[in-house]
Amino acid sequence: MSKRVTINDVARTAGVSRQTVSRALNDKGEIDGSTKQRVLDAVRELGYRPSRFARGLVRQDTTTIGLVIPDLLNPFFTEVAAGALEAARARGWHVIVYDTAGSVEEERGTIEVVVSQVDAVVGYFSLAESELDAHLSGMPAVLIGREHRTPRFSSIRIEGAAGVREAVDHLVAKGHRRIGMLDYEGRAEPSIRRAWFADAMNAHGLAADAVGNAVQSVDGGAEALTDLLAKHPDLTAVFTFNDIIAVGALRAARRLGRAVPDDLAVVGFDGLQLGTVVDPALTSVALDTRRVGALAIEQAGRLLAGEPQLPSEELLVNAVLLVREST
Amino acid sequence: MSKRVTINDVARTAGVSRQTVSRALNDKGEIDGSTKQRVLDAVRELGYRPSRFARGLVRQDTTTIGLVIPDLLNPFFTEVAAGALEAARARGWHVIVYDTAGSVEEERGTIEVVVSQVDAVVGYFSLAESELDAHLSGMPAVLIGREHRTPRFSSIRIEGAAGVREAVDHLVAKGHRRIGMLDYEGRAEPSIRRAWFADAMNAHGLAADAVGNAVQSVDGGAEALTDLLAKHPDLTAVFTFNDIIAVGALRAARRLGRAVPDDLAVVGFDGLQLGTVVDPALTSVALDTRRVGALAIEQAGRLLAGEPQLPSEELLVNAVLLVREST
DNA sequence: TTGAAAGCGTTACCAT
DNA sequence: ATGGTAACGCTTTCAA
Repeated sequence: MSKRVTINDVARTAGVSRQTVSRALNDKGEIDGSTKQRVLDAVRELGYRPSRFARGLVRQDTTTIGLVIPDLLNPFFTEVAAGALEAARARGWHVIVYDTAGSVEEERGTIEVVVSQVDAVVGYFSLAESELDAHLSGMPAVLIGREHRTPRFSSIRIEGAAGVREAVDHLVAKGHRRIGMLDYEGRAEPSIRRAWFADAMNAHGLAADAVGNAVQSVDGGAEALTDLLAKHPDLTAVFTFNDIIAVGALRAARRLGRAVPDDLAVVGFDGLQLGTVVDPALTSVALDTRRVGALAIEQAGRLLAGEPQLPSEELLVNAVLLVREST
Repeated sequence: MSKRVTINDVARTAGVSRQTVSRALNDKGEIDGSTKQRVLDAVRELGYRPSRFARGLVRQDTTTIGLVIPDLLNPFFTEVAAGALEAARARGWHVIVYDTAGSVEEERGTIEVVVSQVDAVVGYFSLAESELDAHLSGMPAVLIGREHRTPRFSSIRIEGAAGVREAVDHLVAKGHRRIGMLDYEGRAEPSIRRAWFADAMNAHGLAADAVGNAVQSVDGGAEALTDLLAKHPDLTAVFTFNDIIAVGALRAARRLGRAVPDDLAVVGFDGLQLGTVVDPALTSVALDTRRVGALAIEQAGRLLAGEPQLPSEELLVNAVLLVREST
């Protein structure tokens, strides 16, 4: 392993002082054209690259954000990540991506490591705020898709009540009365999305009694719909926890000989691009996923700068009904 | 913007020297239990986090890799990225992700910035090696999916000739004789995949004369298949440049009333998970995308360490036929 | 077990 | 236009 080329080496071969090298490299004025060229030649010749550490130490201006997501292969998180990357790039910031593989253990390890590598964290965490706080050592943190309890944290919330209401209205207007739901079975309690669904149904005097659980995958969705339909053959529509599950439901419906949307309408949640790939394209209660990522970055920036935080109502991403072909 | 809490502040409040703080934080032995506790308390109280720059400057051990991809929303790149992240994590390295949005301009900007932020780059580049070299200042770089000409670079190659041959064999065995292809129209020349296809066809004494071009999107694939079928209604099978285009072809086939696989067989390339989401699931000449990412990281590591590079034949990822339902 | 001093590679500031 | 000196915040000797 060859020794690092430093600014001193460049200075020596160019026959100038290191300050001059610095000037040449950073386009500070006050430098003779020929001197500059000589320095640049030496730089190229030696293959010199400034140490980001030394540079970061003296000019406190490089910002790096840690983006923590459970699974980069899940298109939902990918879309959010894309939004975050874009927003960060616009500010000239860097994003280190950490994939926790949906494991609490990996999440712990990530938190441990992230503290010493970035200026702020943003992302999806499953740990309790107390534990996060203990390991984050005061680092600015923005939780996505989850309410924060301690003022120490900040969060981007997803508001879907109105969107789900829209979806149910839409289904009812199409004549559906028996509408089921495929919830996410990962957590112990029913999801908030299920509550939104129940409220919307009740508003129409309809019962939200046909609810199944699905694991977070296409196969999970397919399986869950098959079960649900076996128990409730009279359903003419289903609302699902998210688009991944909905895509599975679409497949199961086809296997069961139920034409979508005629024999069974399907509504997802998230509004992923994935929904446009399937046939029929998926109607969904859509989130601006890009905005979710962008907001998280924006908020992290304010935290970092000590600026006033965005007002609570701006930290909210509203889901709206996106009608495509499955209803 | 409050001033940074430094190790000196901690030392002062804990009533020790900063070396002792360093010891307490880095679990170096030779420190009294109570002293350590006192330091840790001070750290928590002040919310102290060591500067990664200062630390990186003295211990030269944090490695950060830049991952450059054209589009994080394209599942192919996402899968490669996931593989790279996983491999990097296994080594305790960090990955900064740069999305160049498929634009040469953004790519230039990225290169410019990446030099001063990471220890090595890995990814998909469209710039010429000469230009890359000029801006990379000797930084180790691994090109993915593209052959390198200059020994200064390293590359992970995709070998699909055998896989495509398998695919055509498979189709022929199923009785297909008129097989078309949907190539990628982004570049000026026909793709190498098209050459693989032509070779495989010729080996069976078949003509590879029905070839259309598609832009890299689902819609693009749909449109292109429609056109191709209009020109060559006798085709009973199509091979596509990649899975994205194939998924579009699947949709177009359905719209045209061509049942897949009975009236039209479809074979993609890449073997993305996306292919399992559509119905029928896509047969594809599959790549181990995870391995592509992992190899790139591995190779970058060797370059960084000055170790002997992987032999050329290991820098190769072979595509193999993955038969699902669309054939 | 603890502390003092040196140095990591760079830029900012002040001379010249 | 160029160079000298002092930071930046931390860890690593080496002494005590």
